[in-house]
Amino acid sequence: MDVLRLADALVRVSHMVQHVFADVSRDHGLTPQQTQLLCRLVRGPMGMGDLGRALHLERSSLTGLVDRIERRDLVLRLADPHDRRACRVALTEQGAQVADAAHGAVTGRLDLLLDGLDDAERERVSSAIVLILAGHTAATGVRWT
Amino acid sequence: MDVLRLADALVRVSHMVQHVFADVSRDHGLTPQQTQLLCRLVRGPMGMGDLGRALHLERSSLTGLVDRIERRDLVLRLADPHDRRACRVALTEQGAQVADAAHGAVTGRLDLLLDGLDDAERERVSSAIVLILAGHTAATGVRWT
DNA sequence: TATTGTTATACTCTATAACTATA
DNA sequence: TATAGTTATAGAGTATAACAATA
Repeated sequence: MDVLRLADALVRVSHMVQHVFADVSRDHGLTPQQTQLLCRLVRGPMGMGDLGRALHLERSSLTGLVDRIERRDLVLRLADPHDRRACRVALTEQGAQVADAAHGAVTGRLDLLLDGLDDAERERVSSAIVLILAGHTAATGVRWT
Repeated sequence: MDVLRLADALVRVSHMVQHVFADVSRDHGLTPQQTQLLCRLVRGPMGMGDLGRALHLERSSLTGLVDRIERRDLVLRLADPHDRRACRVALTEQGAQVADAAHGAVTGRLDLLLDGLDDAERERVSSAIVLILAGHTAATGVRWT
């Protein structure tokens, strides 16, 4: 039971994080997909293409997702000055607040589960995960930052 | 960039695992939710209540999920001998094969990303994750095994 | 009365294919 | 011709509320 292949451990912790994510999203009146979208935009506006790659969605799926959340005034589509076909999706002020609150709630809940780890251990696990994510970026081109 | 709160690292690795999970599911003609359902049943049949708690789903949502995958002969509902209201969901032989193949593909792909970690490091990270999951189980009662 | 599971309904999420407008 | 994004459509996933049957 304590002997667990790392790949299996990653799958299980991922499902657990999904559950936390779903609970927090619901608390904030969002679907998990909407929360993910908002959190991706915290760093700044993104085009639909990049956003779709980041969220692993077909463009048409993303159109609908953005439509629904734009109707709620959490994001808006800006014209791209360099390409009149394209648009850039940006958080509204309210969207930024919601994104920040949801992100804080997720990490807050996860922190509660990290009681059993000391600082050195956290740093070690965190570093290992950064390595794993770097491998994924190298393989797929999708950045996790 | 290398300094990342562990909670954030967990969220990011979780999204990465979801993408792998989605790709593998598609390769096997399944949705991610169906794959998760099948993999949960590998240990043996489960009642709808337990299954719903494990997958974090309302009972009515689970009814539909099981309906659709039962139509494809990957699971079936068995009568519960001790409670005539209840049923137990079990993998068919074909369902067990699909579950096994999908699980192997997911862990196989993840293993490719773990090249940069030596055995000791893997063991350390795996143990830390087991601790985290144990905390989640203590808080919610949902087992991850 | 409480619990197990289903049904009815209304959304959201997602992909495929066809389309428009711009590059 | 190729690319960015949308529309149309169909199916899957999800929750809430109301229900049936059994405990």
